Amino acid sequence: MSTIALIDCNNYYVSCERAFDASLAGVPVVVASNNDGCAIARSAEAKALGVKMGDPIHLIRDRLTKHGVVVRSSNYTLYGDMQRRVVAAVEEFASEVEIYSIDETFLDLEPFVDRDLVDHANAMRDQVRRWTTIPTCVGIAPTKTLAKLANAAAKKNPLFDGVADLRDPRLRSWVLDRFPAADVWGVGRATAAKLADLGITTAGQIRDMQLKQARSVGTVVLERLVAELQGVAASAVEVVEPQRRGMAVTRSFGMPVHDIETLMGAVAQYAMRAGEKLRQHGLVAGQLTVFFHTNRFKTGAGQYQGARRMGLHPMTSDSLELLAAARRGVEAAWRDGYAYTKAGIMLDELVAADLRPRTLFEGDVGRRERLMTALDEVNGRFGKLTAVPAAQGFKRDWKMRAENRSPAWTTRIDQVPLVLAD
DNA sequence: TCTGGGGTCCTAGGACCC
DNA sequence: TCTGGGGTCCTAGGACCC
Repeated sequence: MSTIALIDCNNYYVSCERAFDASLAGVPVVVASNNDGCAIARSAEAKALGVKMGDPIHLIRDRLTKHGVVVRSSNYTLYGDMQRRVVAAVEEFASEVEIYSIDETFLDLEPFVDRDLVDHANAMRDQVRRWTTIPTCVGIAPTKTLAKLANAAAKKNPLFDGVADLRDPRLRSWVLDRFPAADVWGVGRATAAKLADLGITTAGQIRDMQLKQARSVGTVVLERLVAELQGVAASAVEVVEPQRRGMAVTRSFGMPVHDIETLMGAVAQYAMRAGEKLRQHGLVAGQLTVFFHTNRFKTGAGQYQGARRMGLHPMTSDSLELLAAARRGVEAAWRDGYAYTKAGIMLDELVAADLRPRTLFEGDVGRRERLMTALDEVNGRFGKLTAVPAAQGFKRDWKMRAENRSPAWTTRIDQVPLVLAD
């Protein structure tokens, strides 16, 4: 039986904002999604005020103002950089480390089982705090699903004081019997409803399902979930990143777009960014999808979704090739007379660039590769959007809102916070 | 005026083949 | 009454995650 821990940062985006801004301590803070649309992270104080995950900011604006809630635009550069530091702080406490999401890491604790693992986990949390200021919780259990559940218990139940070790079967059962089925990792709305119809409302009841029944109610996914709750691992801590299957750059607009030129400008920028992302990961794509659509929340308004899938032959990470394909797609799918609010580029059939199938007549790819390298260097050194194709346009009215974005405290030397000594 | 952006995995069903 | 019986491959869409 293995020993797996999940360490999860509390209110991660808010904690990152607080790391460099003392004025946010103790006050309610909300971090908004891109375009300042929804609440996607809330401090404990904001949660206490009833701000829910995904609440549209513009619908709760009055309440936020009334209670003095600070709203920050999301700053993914900061959160990504802080994650590196969290992972670095955690590494010496585990034999294997799997970065699961921007604020969660699975750890293999098998070599440490002779120690008191609660002490071990607390030492790890202290180190993360010292290195990053970020508070965390830890769940320990024999499988990933149980470690996730243990982590949630550590967060919710003050009894655990931030670390829940559920290796003991009796304690584990006690927690599972009180844990809502709908909150189990892998149980979403649809599955929760099906389970409820069968009278299954706790994690303990899911654990007690027959595997065959689980499979017929859900799919092989639910069957594996039941096994994991029974303590039988269906997935291990994986250090190596799996090969990426797809990649996307999509954004809502700050204001509706009505004409094709403006839309092309936005799509051009997304295509350039998509190429940059491919090159950063050393990949090429075989297929590009471009899409754009109207505001689906707006009833009564004309709705249209345009999309085109384009093959990329040869497979490429060349931004200008992506741009050309995307433009053809937009031209083919365009309809006049609608107010478009979002567009995006998706890339599929990703392959490592050095394994890319060669084609005849692909010409002097070396020259274009050097151009792309130069482009990445310029934009890396002087800031994004320093060198852009003219197609991207210079008036960017559509660009998303981010009215309260924190500075690049950790990734731009000119924005590093200063500590002034008396 | 105003509701995010990115991923993964699984299954059903159609197209096509012999 | 009853109208073959497999395969494979691909895609769309659902469900879930953070």
